[in-house]
Amino acid sequence: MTVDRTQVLRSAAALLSRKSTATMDEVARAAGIGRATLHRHFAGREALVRALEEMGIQELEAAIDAAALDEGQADDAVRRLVAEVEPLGPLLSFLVGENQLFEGDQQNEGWARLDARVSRLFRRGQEQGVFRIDLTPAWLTEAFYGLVGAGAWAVQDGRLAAKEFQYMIVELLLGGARRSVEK
Amino acid sequence: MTVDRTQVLRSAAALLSRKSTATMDEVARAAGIGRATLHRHFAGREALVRALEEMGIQELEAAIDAAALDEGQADDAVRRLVAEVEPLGPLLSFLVGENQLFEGDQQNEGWARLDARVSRLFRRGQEQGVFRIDLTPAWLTEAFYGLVGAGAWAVQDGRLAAKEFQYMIVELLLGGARRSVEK
DNA sequence: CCCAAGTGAGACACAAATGTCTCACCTGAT
DNA sequence: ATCAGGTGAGACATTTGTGTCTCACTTGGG
Repeated sequence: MTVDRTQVLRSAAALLSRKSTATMDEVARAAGIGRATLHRHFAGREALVRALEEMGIQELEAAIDAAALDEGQADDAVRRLVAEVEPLGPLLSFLVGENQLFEGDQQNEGWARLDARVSRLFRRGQEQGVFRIDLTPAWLTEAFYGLVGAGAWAVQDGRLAAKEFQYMIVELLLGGARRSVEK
Repeated sequence: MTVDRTQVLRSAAALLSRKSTATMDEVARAAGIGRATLHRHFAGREALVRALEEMGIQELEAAIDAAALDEGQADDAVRRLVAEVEPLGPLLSFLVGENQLFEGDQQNEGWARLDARVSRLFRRGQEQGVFRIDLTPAWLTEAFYGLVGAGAWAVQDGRLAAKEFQYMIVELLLGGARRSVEK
């Protein structure tokens, strides 16, 4: 009976990531609830987006925690991170796309902290000699988000099997397309 | 005096890729023209987006032609493709993000053709033994778009120098982050 | 069985964006 | 200098989305 707030947010993210101009009514329909009910839980579109950001930050934070980025080989940590991040795919692909000038200091701070943690992982990998040093940690972080977003979309549109998500992303991110041998 | 249609479309793409809910008025301001003038050139928001898609398809087609994907080593062709595609970054990052259910058969067909050409390049690379065969051409194509989008975005926000765009994308796409040695 | 909480559907007023029009202005060509 | 084409600014009606409210219905607990 009672609406599952999290489930509403997830379906909203899935819809908005593909059609960011979707109406509140469309968001409600996509969640299988009425517009009035959607409004009871989120004061307006802005509040909805805020809630999505908040949830995204929290869940990504949790995923990063679970991945234990500071432990073991950096590449193994990346594998764990991608695995943990998979369920957040649609949400993250929406949030990265919705960069709209972060005026909110609060959210901005949250993202900065997450970026720093991911970035630190790549830097650690470089210091360990596991990752190349000609690709900056900042860029690897961007690329990580980009690939996760691309993967989430591809899964959503049926162009990629969900169970391949992790493998495809990790392998491309770590090893690249080239078959090779040596560099 | 006369408005440069292409320049308007480019600035619109740059704005809309970051704030997809931007008003027609905001789009006009971003292009440095009046709302009425914007309206004289594009009947409405839908027409504007259509025009963006059309331009994106045409320019990507041209970029693919210029890159001569069928010639030489597949990895060199990828390098050429990324180089040609660089100026289209913001436009492409908008278009991939605005996946909104392609009802238009016309546009859909255009994208399918482009996807096929890029995909064919990756398949050729696999057949040449240059690319890994465990990453599907379809996924490599998705990843290509994703990385170009991420790169365009990072450049736009000043997190990546424009002159590094090509190198960072190509190197990650082809070689991956791992420092490596052998696989 | 009854009640309370939560919900969907719809009505409604309000706010915002859109599409159209007019008019004064500027600019480049004649 | 004049003129025609194109433009920016603003006014305006229309459309669209938003936010609020009511009411009947369903569901789960007492």
